[in-house]
Amino acid sequence: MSTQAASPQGAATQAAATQVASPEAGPPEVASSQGPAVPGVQSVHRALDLLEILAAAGGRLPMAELAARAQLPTPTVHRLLRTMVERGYLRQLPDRSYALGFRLVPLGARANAMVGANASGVLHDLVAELGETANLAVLSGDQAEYVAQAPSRYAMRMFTEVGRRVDLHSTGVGKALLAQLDDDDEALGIIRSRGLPRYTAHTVGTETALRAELRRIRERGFALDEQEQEIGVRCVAIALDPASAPGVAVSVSGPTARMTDELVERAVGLLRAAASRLAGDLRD
Amino acid sequence: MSTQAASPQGAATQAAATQVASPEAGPPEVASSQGPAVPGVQSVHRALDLLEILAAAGGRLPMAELAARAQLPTPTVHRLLRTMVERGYLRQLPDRSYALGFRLVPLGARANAMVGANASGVLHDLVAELGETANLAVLSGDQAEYVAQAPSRYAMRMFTEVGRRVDLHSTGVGKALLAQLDDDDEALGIIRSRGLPRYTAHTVGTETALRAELRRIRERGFALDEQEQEIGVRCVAIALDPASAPGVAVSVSGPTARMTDELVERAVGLLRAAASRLAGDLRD
DNA sequence: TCCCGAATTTCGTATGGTGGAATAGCCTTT
DNA sequence: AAAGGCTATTCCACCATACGAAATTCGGGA
Repeated sequence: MSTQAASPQGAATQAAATQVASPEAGPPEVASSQGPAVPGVQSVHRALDLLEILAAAGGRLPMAELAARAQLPTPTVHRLLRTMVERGYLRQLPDRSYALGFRLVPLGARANAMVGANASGVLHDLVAELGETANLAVLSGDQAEYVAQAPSRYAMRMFTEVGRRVDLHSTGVGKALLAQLDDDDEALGIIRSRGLPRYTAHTVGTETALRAELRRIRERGFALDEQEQEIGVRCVAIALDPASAPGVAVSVSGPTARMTDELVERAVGLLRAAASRLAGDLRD
Repeated sequence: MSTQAASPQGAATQAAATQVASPEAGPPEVASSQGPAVPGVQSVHRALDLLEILAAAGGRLPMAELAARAQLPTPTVHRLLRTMVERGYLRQLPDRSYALGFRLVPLGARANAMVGANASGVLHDLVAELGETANLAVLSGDQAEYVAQAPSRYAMRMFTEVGRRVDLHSTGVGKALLAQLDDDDEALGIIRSRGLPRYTAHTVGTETALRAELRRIRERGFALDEQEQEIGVRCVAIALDPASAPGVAVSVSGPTARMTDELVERAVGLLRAAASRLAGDLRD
């Protein structure tokens, strides 16, 4: 039996639209973990990959493009797509390209109702108290994805939408999620597939720096994004208790002018409470 | 109880039913002309079944219950569930039961944005013009599922929520969707799995009656629900052009006292326009 | 502590999925 | 119009993959 099934499964998600990785990219087998554990069901992973690729691409792609981005042969992709079209999770447009289907709407609504209802209340409370935009994000492959938000009432505010995906090393929620992982090697493994692109002069740009940053986050119990994603934006984030809600984090972010140290300090306390309320909602 | 445990695994549609594989090779000869040569990918169908069962059950079930409803052995279900948990489409609660995961939220939001944005505008216009609740529904297995709605401003109004599923033979959208299918045999085939339960004295209760009803719908170009689902409720529905959006229908419904023939007549014109606008949005 | 039911893991098997190659459709080009 | 190039779709033989019976572990009650 050849272990040549060395295709980076979940990572194949959105290979495109990213900057060139370092020359040594393409790390099929990492010796550290004994890979052949329980990878899950191949076809299901691939089907989900396709859904995510579509979502990341704005919801519409021709099959060839899907096949290329998923790094799969076209007949395989075609078969998976047909299965999901048949079920209404995808639809095929007149020009034969594929788009997200309607069946996803009620599913998402249902999933949202299980958290979203309370979650948006919690987020709104944060905004009421602090005045700045509050977000709920989840770990999604090698990025973080926003699942709910309450906008600040200031005109000058963060503009994020549900579904937006951001890098883990350069954002508050991302770093909070990374720090939540058991060990740094796991975190770095996830990071490596995308590298550490620098968005601003403050972005954490090396693995060593990231290690130190994660250590600091664990010590003080919250993550800070000091203009690392975008100049002028400061953000505080806390991950929920991983026992009840692994891979979920809340954050508050706003312009540096308003996000004073004093506000950040208040935010930390409120975020702790919010994280605990949210985790409680998710537990049962 | 709102949760109809009695309802069979409506989601586990075809997967389990047609499993009888005869020992001798060769394609299973199908009764109808060109049968589905490609049934799709089994594992993906099963994974989707599980998602739908969970959604139908209110979003939370223990594994044994899922296995029972999907009519699959537990190890198989476990493997599928783990795959989806790993990806964030499901989560496992502390009591080990499974629930819909966060990753569904942005997916649903994205899918919604591709139609919902314009769709809800179109639906609201209908409400503004007619005063009665407008709905958008899609064919979902052997039922219809609401994906968007704009509520009437009257206190006495339909209460439907996104994700609600209704039978095809007893509702306006359902009948419009059935009439949209190529031939009656296909429609009746879908219907047979659930039968023709009578909700009121007006419900279409026989296949013969349904055939006649579908014929009438095709002739006049719209479907009427004359208190067939619920006494006192009248509904007009039109399916979108199947070339651009197969399996999608719009409807307007309200109490018989307000849904006069005159209003229905006006509604038909407006629904035609709405269906055309919606189909246009979905085309590209 | 032991017990019982449910969840999880193991592992040999054959079923279902895979992907190279061939075919059919579509749209642009000349 | 006809030819050309491109993409989607279908076919099919192989074998890797997912399957599921049985064994094992886990957790919660008595």
